[in-house]
Amino acid sequence: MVVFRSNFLMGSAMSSNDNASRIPSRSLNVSCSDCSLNPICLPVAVKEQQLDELDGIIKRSKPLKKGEHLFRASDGFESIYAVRSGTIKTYTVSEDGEEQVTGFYLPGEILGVDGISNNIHSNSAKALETAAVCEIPFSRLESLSTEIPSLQHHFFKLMSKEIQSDQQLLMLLSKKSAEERIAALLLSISARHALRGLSATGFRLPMSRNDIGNFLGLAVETVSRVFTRLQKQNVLAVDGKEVEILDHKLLCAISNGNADDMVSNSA
Amino acid sequence: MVVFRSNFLMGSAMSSNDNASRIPSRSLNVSCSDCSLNPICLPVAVKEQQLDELDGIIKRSKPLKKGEHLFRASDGFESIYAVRSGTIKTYTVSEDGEEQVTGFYLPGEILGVDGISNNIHSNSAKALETAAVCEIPFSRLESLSTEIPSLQHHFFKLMSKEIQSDQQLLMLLSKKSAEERIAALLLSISARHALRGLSATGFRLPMSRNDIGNFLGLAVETVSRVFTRLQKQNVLAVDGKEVEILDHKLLCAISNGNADDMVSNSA
DNA sequence: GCGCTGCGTTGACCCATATCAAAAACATAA
DNA sequence: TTATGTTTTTGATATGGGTCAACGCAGCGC
Repeated sequence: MVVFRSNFLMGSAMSSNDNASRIPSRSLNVSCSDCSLNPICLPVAVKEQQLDELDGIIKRSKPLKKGEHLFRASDGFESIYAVRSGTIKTYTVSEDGEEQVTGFYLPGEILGVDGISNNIHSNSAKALETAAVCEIPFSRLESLSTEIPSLQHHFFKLMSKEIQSDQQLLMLLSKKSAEERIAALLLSISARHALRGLSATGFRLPMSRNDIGNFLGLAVETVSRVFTRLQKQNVLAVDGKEVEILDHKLLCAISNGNADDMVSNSA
Repeated sequence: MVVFRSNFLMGSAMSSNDNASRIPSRSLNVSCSDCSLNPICLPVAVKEQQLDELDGIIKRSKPLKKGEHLFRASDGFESIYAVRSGTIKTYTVSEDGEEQVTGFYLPGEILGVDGISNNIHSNSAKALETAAVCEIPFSRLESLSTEIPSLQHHFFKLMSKEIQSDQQLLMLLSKKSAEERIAALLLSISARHALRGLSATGFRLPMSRNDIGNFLGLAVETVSRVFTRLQKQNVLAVDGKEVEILDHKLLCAISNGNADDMVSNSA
């Protein structure tokens, strides 16, 4: 049995025990020190007394409405973003117009680093629901990083993590069955919820079946069929976007391709 | 018609117009300033007078023989590596033991950044042929980066590029046919050869059909069949690992899924 | 209320690619 | 050189998941 790494399959994740939704009242909160996400977001990388410097370069903008873009592929790259609330999906578009969802970003996760290499975003980023983000101008972050080595280190780690999770996804896409892919995605989301102190067993999927299918390289119909199959096996209870994991152990087994365990859910 | 980005599909690439094979005599050359790869390797990021500092932390070790590992997944992470000659493949192994090739690294390209996030390599790296590398202890590189902002910037770019190419590969694996995948890989290798001042049309594939299939999410048999099909269409001439691209334009069309162009190779 | 629109589900059918099997080509060693 | 193992190719067959089509259902504007 395998426990998933924090951000398996994902954009960049850090660890949390709170969620922005607990402070819905002030949508434009004033500083990192106030932010309930600070134990998992950039502030983890800097000492108390340096927090102000980091704080000083961060812009907190108005929330995005569902469907709005944070940036688009081919936009100039200026900033990276930390999700404060809601969920953002990123995707690329190939020459022939096909979309590929590359990640789903939950509160506390950082997106936008794809643009660093040639100063142009290669992904688009779109809000799956009302979402708030903190904008961090990259050039200022870079200069701050030369002053604060731990911040530099944190960034290297962050990007390395992004690479790892893309590679996990590669494995999924090239080697795993539809069931395995979906099981893995659900476990990833579950684990990331747990990190934020939210329920690991019951949650709402912020993305459509279409997005799930696209991300996992499956047709919508297949996604749908797998969900119903997993329900019949009593692994999940699904009601629209609402999901409850009934048999976590079995779900792990399925995601690892241990079809054996699927009959006798012992162990 | 689309021209591929430098390191499309790949590990980390930089630009070159020379190749280590031109200096086969001194296998353990002494400094970056001497190295024929310096216009594409790390030295691009530092000024002349700072080159010594970079040079000072780089270890040049004995060549790897074909099949030898540079590092293995779960090894502690100490260093990143620049390929000096030969080709290195990286791969991960899933819980259930399946291998997934994650990249092929040519001279001038940097590998090993996967280990940064948790100080443990998540990939293994193995020489596909006799290969030489420069080892760069990461912690020393990090401190040097705080002193040389352009080096820090270079590294951010490098990792961002790695993310981009993993994402290109994601698109390939989840959306493209066997033909498209193989066409894309060949074009990637061709472009990277060109960057090094080598022939873009004729080259030797350093990896086995198995590695190609694994990397692209295809069965070996499929890889083989596609090669023969492309030969019959006079797009390629293949002789074992030796490949010649006969119709670059058509190959581009195929890789973009423009089946139209496959009949009339006009345009 | 009604119809419209978009998303999700289900069924029937089909195809690209996997899998299995065997031969052929090539490499390595004695 | 022959013997032995490995890689590649080719053919025959099977299958997972894609595609197409139809329907259900929820939300929304009128």
